[in-house]
Amino acid sequence: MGTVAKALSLLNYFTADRPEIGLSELTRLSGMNKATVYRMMTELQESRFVEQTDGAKSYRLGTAVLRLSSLREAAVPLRETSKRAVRELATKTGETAHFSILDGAQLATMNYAYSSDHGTCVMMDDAMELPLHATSSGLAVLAFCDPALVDQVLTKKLDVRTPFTVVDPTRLRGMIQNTRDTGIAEYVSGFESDVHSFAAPIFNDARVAIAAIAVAAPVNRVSSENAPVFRRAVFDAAHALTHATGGFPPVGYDLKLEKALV
Amino acid sequence: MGTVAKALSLLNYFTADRPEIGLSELTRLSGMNKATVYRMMTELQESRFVEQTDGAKSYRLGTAVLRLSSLREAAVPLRETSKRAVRELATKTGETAHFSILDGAQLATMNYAYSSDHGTCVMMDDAMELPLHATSSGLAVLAFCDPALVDQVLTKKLDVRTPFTVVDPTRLRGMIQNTRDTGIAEYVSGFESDVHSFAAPIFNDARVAIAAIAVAAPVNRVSSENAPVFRRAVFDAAHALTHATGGFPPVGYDLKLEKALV
DNA sequence: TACAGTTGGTTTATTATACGAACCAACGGT
DNA sequence: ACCGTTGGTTCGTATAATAAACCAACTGTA
Repeated sequence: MGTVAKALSLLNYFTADRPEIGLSELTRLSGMNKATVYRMMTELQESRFVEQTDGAKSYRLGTAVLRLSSLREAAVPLRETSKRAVRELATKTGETAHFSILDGAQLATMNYAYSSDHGTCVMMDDAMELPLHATSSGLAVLAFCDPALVDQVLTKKLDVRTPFTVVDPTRLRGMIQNTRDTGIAEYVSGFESDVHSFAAPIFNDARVAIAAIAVAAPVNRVSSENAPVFRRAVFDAAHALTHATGGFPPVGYDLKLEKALV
Repeated sequence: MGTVAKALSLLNYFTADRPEIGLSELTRLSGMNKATVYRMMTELQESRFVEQTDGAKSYRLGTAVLRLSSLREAAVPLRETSKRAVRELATKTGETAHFSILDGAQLATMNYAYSSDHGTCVMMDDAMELPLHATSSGLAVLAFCDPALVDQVLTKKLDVRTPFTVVDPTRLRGMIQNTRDTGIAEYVSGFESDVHSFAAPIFNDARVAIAAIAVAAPVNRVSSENAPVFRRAVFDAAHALTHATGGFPPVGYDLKLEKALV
């Protein structure tokens, strides 16, 4: 790993829970030399990727990322388009909906929407990172992405989030194959307890999955009666998003789904 | 400039007009060695700051910037809050409104809104970069930011955008002082010909200007009659935004404005 | 067919630059 | 007065970035 990649990896320690990080803390987190971290953060600061909150000397993400993401959004619109789709999906299903994009070997939540139909609903965090092996969105992407990513994910040690998180590669491969067959992923309590989620993949112009849209409901609100409604709604949303962003599903995908969802 | 900053500076060559760049082109633009550019882009690709569009080998901004900007937005909300304010301002004034944030020695447009009240309106580009010396937004920020930034901007050679762009440091200092006195910036045809714009600064918690919200109208639609309406609308929007984002205006700022805008 | 000018990508010795241990000074608690 | 923090600095050393030159493939054109 070169200097640039190492410096950029420092940015990964910023999360929604830890939006500001001090020098010593960052040194500890990264395991690098303090002087090295300091030098890198200084450079990142010059480039405005981070900024120092005056008073406290801790770092937080800077303004450069805003400009770059605007540009990315101008080149590859996704955030805006998906936002509408997510809101519609939440309204239609009466449950929490969210959209996440593949970023390395994880999914980055881009946006989500709640419904006020019920007194309770599944809660989300801003910019949440979703593991591929523990979420329906993850299964949806794994089922239709580059096979190399599947191997990469399954050969690593997988985090256990709940007693129901599947970490056995063989079982996961089965679930991925099942998702590939049905076109829609489901996961019960894999990431958060008592949550049943449905997800479908969004494809790029090379017919590869790059993102997923999902609905998450409390387990006790999902029945054999309304599950088909959730599946249908998720599929329709994903289908519309794929087309709205200039992508194409794999050959036969839509047809198979249309038949299965009748 | 260290390696990291040099590598990150490559990202600045991506613009709304040039969303994808090939290796040779980027080498030419940056003036660096081709092998160096290649290695840096490879590292940026590893970190997912850029990605290669398959088929063509050209680079475009990657998914990492999306995740980081979501995090920044979670830590320092600005984009979402300002979007609403801009839309309201456009509706209220019947003219194009936009919000831009200070990024280095330039303003990065974060969002804008058109009004359909008239057959024509001032057009904006996504992620447009606005020079501080040629726009009302720039004057608004310069009038209430760190004085060091003013010096930095005024000592550089300033770009001429139109025959009306002011590049004389002395005259600019006068305009900045004038903005400081009135609290609201105005500029006629400094950036685009035949455009009259009004802008007011948004302050952070240290009472320093970090952004601006503005209205831009065709010169012939601005009269001594409606100009006060524009000023009032821009001030109200900026005031609301400053407070919505947890900032504070300089002591006496609001009072002075309230009096001037009666 | 040959040529000139592209493109993205690779190799090489050289040397500039990033590195890390150890060191400050300042602050906070006990 | 002490210990454990914090952010930041120093300096000799060795690693990692550098640039020129070189590929191979492709494009237009003559």
